[in-house]
Amino acid sequence: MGETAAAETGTSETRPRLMVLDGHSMAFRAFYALPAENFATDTGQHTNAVYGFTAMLLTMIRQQAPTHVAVAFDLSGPTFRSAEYAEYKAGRSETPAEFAGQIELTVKVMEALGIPTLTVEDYEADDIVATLSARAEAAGWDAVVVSGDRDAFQLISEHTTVLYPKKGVSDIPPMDADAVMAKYGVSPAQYPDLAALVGESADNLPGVPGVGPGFAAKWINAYGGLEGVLENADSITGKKGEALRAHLEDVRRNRRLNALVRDLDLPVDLEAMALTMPDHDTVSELFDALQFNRIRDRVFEVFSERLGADAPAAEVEEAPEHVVATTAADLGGFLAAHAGALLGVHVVVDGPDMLPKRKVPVPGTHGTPVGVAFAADDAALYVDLDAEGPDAELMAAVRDALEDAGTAKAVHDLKRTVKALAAPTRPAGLGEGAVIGGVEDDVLLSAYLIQPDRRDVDLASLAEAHLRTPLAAPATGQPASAQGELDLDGGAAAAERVQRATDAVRAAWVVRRLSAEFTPQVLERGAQRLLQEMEIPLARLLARMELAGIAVDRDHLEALRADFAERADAAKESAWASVAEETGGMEVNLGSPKQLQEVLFERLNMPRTRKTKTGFSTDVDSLQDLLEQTQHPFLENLMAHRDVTKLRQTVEGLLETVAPDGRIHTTYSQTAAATGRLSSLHPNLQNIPVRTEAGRRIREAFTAGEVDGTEAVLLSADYSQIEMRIMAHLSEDAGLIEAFNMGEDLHSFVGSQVFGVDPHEVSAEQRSKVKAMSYGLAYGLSSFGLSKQLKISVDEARGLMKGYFDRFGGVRDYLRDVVAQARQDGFTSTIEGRRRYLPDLNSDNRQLRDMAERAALNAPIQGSAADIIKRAMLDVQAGLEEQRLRSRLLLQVHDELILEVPRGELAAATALLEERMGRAADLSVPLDVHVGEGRTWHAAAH
DNA sequence: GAACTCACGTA
DNA sequence: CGTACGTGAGTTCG
Repeated sequence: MGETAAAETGTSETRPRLMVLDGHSMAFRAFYALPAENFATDTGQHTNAVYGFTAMLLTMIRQQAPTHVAVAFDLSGPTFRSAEYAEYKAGRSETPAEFAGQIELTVKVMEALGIPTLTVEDYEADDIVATLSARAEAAGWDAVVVSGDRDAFQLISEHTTVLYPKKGVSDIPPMDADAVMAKYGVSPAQYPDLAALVGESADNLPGVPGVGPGFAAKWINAYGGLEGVLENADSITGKKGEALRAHLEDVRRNRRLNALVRDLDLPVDLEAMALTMPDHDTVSELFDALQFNRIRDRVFEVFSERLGADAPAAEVEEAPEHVVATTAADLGGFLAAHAGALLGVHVVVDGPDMLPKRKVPVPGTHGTPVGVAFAADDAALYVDLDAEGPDAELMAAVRDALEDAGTAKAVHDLKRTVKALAAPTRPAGLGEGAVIGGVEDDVLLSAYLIQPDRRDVDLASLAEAHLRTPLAAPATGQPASAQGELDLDGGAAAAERVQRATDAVRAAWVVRRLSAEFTPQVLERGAQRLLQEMEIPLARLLARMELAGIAVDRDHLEALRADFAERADAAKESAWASVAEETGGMEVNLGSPKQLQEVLFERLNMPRTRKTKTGFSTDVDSLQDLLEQTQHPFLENLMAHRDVTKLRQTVEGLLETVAPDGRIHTTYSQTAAATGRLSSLHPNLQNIPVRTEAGRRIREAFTAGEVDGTEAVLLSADYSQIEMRIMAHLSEDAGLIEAFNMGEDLHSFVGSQVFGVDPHEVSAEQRSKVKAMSYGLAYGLSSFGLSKQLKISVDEARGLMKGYFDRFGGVRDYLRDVVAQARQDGFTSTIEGRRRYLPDLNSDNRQLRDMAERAALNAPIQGSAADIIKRAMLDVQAGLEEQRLRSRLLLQVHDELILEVPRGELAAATALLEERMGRAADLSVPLDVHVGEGRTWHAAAH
């Protein structure tokens, strides 16, 4: 067997947990993170530091869940440190004027929140923090120190974590012993030794010239600490040794000064720091004075969450102890011992990294598998895929275990896992890449089927919500230098590996627990078939589609960008020129609704449009109205600018996501849309323009690439009027069913019925009115909404709807019944039994109830269409495999599939699409499929 | 800096 | 006062 990992015994949540903040350093961080000019009261008092500190504190309370909180502040006078060393903290640039008074206000906020603040003469806030964390430890508590001063690292221990801001006050990751070791190469206890050698410019403590953290860490580890380094100063050769000998006294002084005082005589009791519910009036009064509005509610939210009786604190349950497999036999033994059991499997995927400054992944990266954890009921095993010199036999065994359909598995996010295992960056030992077989549950997908409108489906959120346990495993806390290693990088890396294994095992265990929790609910909702025969297989197919991506013509996109940019500039100049007189030549930002309102309604005195939350609307409908009323050329220029700017942004966004292989790899979200639809992101390829000529030019940039080295074409296959056909099927309306069976143009036929004329005599205007109404009905459109859209009177709209319902009474009955049924059941259902729960149908709030009613109308229709195309995708893929075609699915756009097809397979693929898409559902009307081919997406869809 | 609002592209 | 989404720019928070 392999090495047994020392499984850290988890801390029970019943331990009190003190959070203590260095108020001065954190307020200062907040001050620089937020622009002072945007935060001031009417009296001119700046509040950016106060606000930032308060917001940060609330976030930390929520995140760290302390039972007790205190904040320490510095006093302005001398300290024992400045007494010993007059230059201590000298040379600091003067505090900005905007900071004045903000510490005092922060103290007042703390008072209002009932959080004790502490100061001690002659000492600094850090010493108070150190004393309190030491006392907490002595009392058997956990401590969390929040400080912007690195000296706080010396306080880290098994029960004390330090939160040190990386950037601003929003990114404050916890630092434990491993993190300090990884970053500095020394243990937390030795961090002050290192700091003494390196010096701390912020405190005006010069270190040894030329000695940085790297050398300092090396010396400390070589001589067992600073004392050792100083004693052996004579044996250190070279310039750095010389420099060290010349600065021994400085180093000793630094070390004396950076040692935090842990035994201050503080006349306070830890118990007095217990979080209590703040007094509403006190907080309100102070926040009124500070003109803090939005954050006020958050105070009570966060405190209720922490103190609420109905929110029992999460318990840290233990994952079983695990072994780290080092041989194929380790893995084989584990699998044999748990044959037949459902295993939680977690493949640790590293990345993909995000593009700097942007929240999109680096194009063409799909994540790299670095480890695999298997968790059974009472045992677990981890395999490091990232180890140096991987055991070929072990890797083959991992691949076999993952593939083996006989090993029942539960995972979280199968698609991401499949992608990583197949991505080019996979470990070489996996060969062609591993497929993962025997997946009986993906808890991401089962959570979605159980509650499709839930927002957070990541593993940590699911663990928190359903198991009431955190995902993050307790830190292993064992110093990597335990064996006295000198290889710092190796030591830190080893510590990281141990942590990664522990985390992975816990994830696998959580997945298994979640699966046990969800499986009965999936059964109870009748969603098992959807899960196992639709969503899980679809995850595999989507993984392939994402890996494939779609080829784009970069030159074409570049040309479009240049063209659109030029036209945007021209439209901007014209717009400015057309209002130069009224604005005095001001360069209005046409993208700013606020500035537009100023121009339109103040300078040009145009009639006010629809109200929005912040003023008056400048959307295209409003601008169109204004144009009809005023004929002002500014409006035309503005709308032209809007159009072309939108196109330019779309093109620029696409260019940013082209991968090195010349293709765009979107990511589908299988759990984003509450109706069952997919969504597409990074980039969104489901909203590429198509309605305007200029927009269609963008679709010309999506091209057929090569399949296995042979030239291909794109096939586009779409359903015609799928939602109306579903409406016909669900409503069983004889007229509508007839309309589809007639083979006439749908909207002309419906128009002929509504207006009582022959289908061929239906005017274009009548047809478009009927078309708008038909689609609107599936969205819960009102006569008011219809009148707005068609620019007709409400009476006329009402008449249209009456005419429609007179002829298509089944539709009216269906729409009425579907809401009534949903109100009774609490959910709607699609043809495949996909449910959407709508508790708001019984809300007292009229607006919420109306919204839920419209959702209830739409969900069965939109959701059934989603069922049908998902079924079709799986059937098409199965057909491609049966016929051994090399054609491949690339994109899905709700009712359209895009495939890349070698020319020789054109006929076969076309026939396959028509056949499989056409019989993806058995409705009382036919499913009409239209297939087109072309070199580009635009051409194929025509 | 993060969170919100507005506007707008698709089915 | 029409469903379902994702993205980008501007603005606000106070």
